[in-house]
Amino acid sequence: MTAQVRVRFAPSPTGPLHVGGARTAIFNWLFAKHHGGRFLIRVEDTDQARSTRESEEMVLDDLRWLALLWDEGPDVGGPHAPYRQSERTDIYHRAARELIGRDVAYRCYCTEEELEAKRKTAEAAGRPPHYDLKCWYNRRDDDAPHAIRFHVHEDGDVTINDLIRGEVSWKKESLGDFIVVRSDGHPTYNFSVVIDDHEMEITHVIRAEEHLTNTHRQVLIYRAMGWPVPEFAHVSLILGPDRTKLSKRHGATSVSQYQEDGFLPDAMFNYLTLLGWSSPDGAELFTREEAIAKFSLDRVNPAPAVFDHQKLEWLNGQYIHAMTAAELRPLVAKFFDAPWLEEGIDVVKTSVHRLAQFAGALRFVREYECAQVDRTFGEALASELRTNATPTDEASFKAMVERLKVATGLKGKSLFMPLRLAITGSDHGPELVRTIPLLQRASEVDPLVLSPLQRVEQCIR
RNA sequence: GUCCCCAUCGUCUAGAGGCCCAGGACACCGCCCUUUCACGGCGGCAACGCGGGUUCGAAUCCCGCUGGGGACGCCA
Repeated sequence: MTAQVRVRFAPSPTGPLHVGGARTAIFNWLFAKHHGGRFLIRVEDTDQARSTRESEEMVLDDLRWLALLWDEGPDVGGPHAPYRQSERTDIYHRAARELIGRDVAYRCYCTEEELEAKRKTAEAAGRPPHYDLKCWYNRRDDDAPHAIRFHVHEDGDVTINDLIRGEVSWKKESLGDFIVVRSDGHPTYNFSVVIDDHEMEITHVIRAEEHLTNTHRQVLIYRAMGWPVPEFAHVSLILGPDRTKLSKRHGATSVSQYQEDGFLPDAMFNYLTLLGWSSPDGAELFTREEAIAKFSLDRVNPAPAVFDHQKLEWLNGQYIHAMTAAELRPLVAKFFDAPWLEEGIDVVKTSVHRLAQFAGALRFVREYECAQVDRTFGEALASELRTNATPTDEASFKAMVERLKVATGLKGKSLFMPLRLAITGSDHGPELVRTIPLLQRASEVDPLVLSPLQRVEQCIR
């Protein structure tokens, strides 16, 4: 019997959730769901200076928006609570003491200024900027301010079998002794991550590639503690159009920004899943259930991927077009609202890629500016609309067109264009057979909307 | 600089030695549908970074180069 899969997403609460982090969370979530395992959230807030509770809330909200719900986490608790590293200091201290007891870690009394100076001279001399081991050779144990360092014995190498990249190894001599507990008592990332992943029984560490070169330090800690090493899977980075790590200067990078721009969580989920992973059947549009069923780490591409905003828009459009106006209405209402919204959505939705674009696509309903229309035509149209009711369905629209043909002697484009111009003020837009009924009904429930007849009258005045 | 990762159309990718003079998707360009726009349909443009091997045969395996990225912190 194989152990239950347990994976975690471990954000550091220093700002809103980034799309790269979102994708890492998605891969973890998908992996857990596929294997019937558990997905947990652990907040890595050991950096007191940069972590805030507000950021944590933002990240959690973004995760909820994407419907990436967790089984264990800081808010819901779980068998390994607490799930916030700042609340787990005792655990790290206990582990650090154990390491010191085994003589693989030691107290380091060097000051930051001192270390900075050493780094500079080492660099100038062309030597690697490793710690000079001063406190290792002069081990002491007193209460003067100190950090705790892990000692790397310079022999052998470290090899992992990454689930995405295969075998990766490092020579131990390539790294120096590193800090495990800061002088302020807080653990560093490389330490807390190991302690927690072990304590929380994480079976697969799926995280961004930027952590790949940290892994050898972590493996050394696992070994020193005598703990089993979990499986690792390092997912490539998401790049901007200039092929450097995606960042603020490339535009929107936070999930919340995409939400504000009118992207749907399902579309976002679908797009991000596709960025670096491909479905075995080649499908590009899929539901979460389908993704869960087909997901596997061996189809994750090790090469970095450029974030393609246009494809995201296209995909979002696909999701919008597939939804009914009734489903869309509450979502669109957050950006733009009107009593006739649902019908309006139905009329223009194929021209929209983002929810926020509905406002622009429906602007013509409330805003009317008279275009150049032939006076004779305008009067014929006005009289038609006055004597017969304004069409409110396809049949009456067709009947109106027939009468207009007779009255004006026009047909085809030369009839439809002036008609469109007179009623919408624009030479393009959704089909008139839908637009005219929409305008008529909207004018009956919304004082801001002029009816087709009012428009024509205004135009020939 | 050192270490590590990566390398197929502009972009996301398929491809696990012959099925590939390389397939799909986005974007772009045509045509069709449409009495406008959009949607949709059809078609087109467009890639295996370079050099060596291995092999009867390489996009696929190996080596080197080049290029890109990441990490080298008492950040994560």
